[in-house]
Amino acid sequence: MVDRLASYPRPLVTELEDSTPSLVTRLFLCGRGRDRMSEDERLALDDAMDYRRTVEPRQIIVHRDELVNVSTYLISGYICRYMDDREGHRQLVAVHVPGDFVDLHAFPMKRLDHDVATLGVAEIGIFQHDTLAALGRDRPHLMRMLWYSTLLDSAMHREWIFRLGRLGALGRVAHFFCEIDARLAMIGQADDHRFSLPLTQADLAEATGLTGVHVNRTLRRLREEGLMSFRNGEVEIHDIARLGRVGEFEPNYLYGDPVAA
Amino acid sequence: MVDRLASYPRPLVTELEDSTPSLVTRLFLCGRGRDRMSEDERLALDDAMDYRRTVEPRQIIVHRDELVNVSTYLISGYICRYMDDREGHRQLVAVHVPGDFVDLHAFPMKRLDHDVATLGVAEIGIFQHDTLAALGRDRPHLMRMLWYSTLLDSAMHREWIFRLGRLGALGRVAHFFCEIDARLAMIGQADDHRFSLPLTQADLAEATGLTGVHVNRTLRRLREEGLMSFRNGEVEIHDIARLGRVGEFEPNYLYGDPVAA
DNA sequence: CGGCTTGTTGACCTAATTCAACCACGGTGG
DNA sequence: CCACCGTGGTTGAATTAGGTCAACAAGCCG
Repeated sequence: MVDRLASYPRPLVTELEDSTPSLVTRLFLCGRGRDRMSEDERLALDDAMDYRRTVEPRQIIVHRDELVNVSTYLISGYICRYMDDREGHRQLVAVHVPGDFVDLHAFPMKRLDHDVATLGVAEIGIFQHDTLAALGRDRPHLMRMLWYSTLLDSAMHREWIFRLGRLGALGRVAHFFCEIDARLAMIGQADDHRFSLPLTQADLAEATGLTGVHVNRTLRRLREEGLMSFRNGEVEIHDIARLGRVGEFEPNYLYGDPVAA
Repeated sequence: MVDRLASYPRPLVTELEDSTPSLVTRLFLCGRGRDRMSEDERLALDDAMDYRRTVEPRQIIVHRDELVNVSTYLISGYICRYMDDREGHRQLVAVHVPGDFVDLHAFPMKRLDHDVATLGVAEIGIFQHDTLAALGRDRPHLMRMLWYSTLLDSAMHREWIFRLGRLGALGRVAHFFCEIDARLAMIGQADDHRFSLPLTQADLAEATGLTGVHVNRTLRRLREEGLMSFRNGEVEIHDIARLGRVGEFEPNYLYGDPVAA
C-alpha cells in the first residue's frame, strides 16, 4: 500500500511535470512530498473533488464558527485566513498559494476558528467531507498525506509565531516575502523571484503585526537597500540571499523536497 | 505493554470520569472531544503505547531536524516547544499540559522544525510510528481523532500568532495565562484558577515575545490591578473574567466540549 | 467632476528595550 | 556555621522602535 512507485529526486523544474499533468490537483504537495503519493492516490484524490468554482476578490469563503462539511482546495489565485480582535482589527494567520488545501482542517474539526477569504480572484475546488472519509477508509496512506499537508500549515504557523515574536519590522517583512517566494518557487510560480501578490500595504501590516504606516516605511527601506520592491501587487526580489539574512529565513520548516544541484 | 491495572495517582474531579479511568491516556482529548472516541478506540490507543519514562526538568526530548520514528504523549508535567533565532534567542511556540500528544505531528512529518523540552519533571509515554500506522489501517476514525488532536495544536498556534500580532504586553501575558488555565481546567488541574507552572519570567518572555524585564513589570501591573499573581511557579488568577477581557481571550479556539450549565 | 481607496511623508508620542545596579534565595564548599 | 556564588527577580534611567495623528498625492471609477 505504501510507495508503490519508486520515484527518485529530480531537478525542481521537471518536478512540476506530473505523469498526469492535467489533474486539477496537480500542484498538491508539489515540491514537498508529492512523489510519496502513488499514481493511484493522485487519481483518487483528483476524483474526490466535487466541483470547482471561481470566487471574486475579497470574498469570504468560510466564516468562523460556522459548521462546514466541505473543504476548499486552491487551484489558482490567493486566499488568506485571518482572525479579528475586539475592535475588528485583523490578524492574518495564513496566506495560501495554488496547490494548498486551504481548510482541510475543517474535515476533522467541523468548524473553523477563523475566517477564510480570497485576496484576488481565485479558483477553488470543493471536497465533500463524506467523500474524504470514504477515501480514508480505503487508503490510509493517502489519508496520512492529507494529514501531512495540514501539518505543513502548522509548521508555517510556528514560523509566523517566530517572525512576530523575535523579529523587528524589517525582518518580519523580509521573512514574509521570503516565505511566499519559496512557496511559489515550489510550484513554479516565482520566476526569478518575481511574482504578483494582490496585497495592499494594509494587508501586509495585518500579516506582520505592524501598522500600515510602518509597513510603508519598511518597504521603502527594503527598496532603498536594494533588497526588494513591492508596488501595486508586484514583487521583485533583487537580492534573495541578503533578504533571507535580514528575515532570518531558514526554509527547512517548509519541508521542501531536496533540491537537486 | 503497559499494565493497565497499575493506575496512577488520580486526583481528578468527578466530571472527568472515564469508563476506564486507569488508562494511561485517559486525559487524551479530555474535555475536547474524547467522547467521540469509542471505548474500543480508547483501549486500542492505550495499548499502542510502547513504554513510559520520567524525564528531568529542562531536558531536550527531541532536537530539531533529527529524524524520529516515535512520538511523545505527555502523562504528567509540562513540556514546551521552541525555536531559536540566529543569536540563540528562543521563541516558545507551544506549551503542553498532560493529555497532549506533544509531537504526534512527527508521525506524518518524520522530522521536526523545532526542539521539544521538558519544563519541570515530566512523565511521558512513547508511541512507535509503526504501531500508529498499523492502528490507522484498521481504524480510520481513531486516526482521524489523532489527526484532530494535531489540529488543536494548530488552532493554538494561530491564537499565539494573534496574541503576538495584535496584543500589547499586558494582553499577551493575560492571554497566555487564560489559555493555560482553560486547558488545565479541561483536564481538572486548575482548581479554582490556581495551579503551578514551572516557568521563569524569562520563559514567559520567550513565550510572549517580550523581554524578561518587561514581563516583570507586566506581572506587577497584573498583580497590582488584582487580576492575577505569578510567583515562583505558582499561578493564582483572582479575576478570570477581567483577565480574559484584558487578554481578549475567546476560548472557542480550544474546541472544548460544551460546558453544562 | 467628486469621492473612494491606497500610498507617502512629517511631527509627535508611547510602549517596550536596553543597560545597569541591586536584592532574595538556595545551594555548596571551606 | 558562614562566605560565596549563581539564578531569578526587581527597579530605575536612558534609548529606540514603532504607533498615532494628520495632511496630502495618485490612481480609479461612477
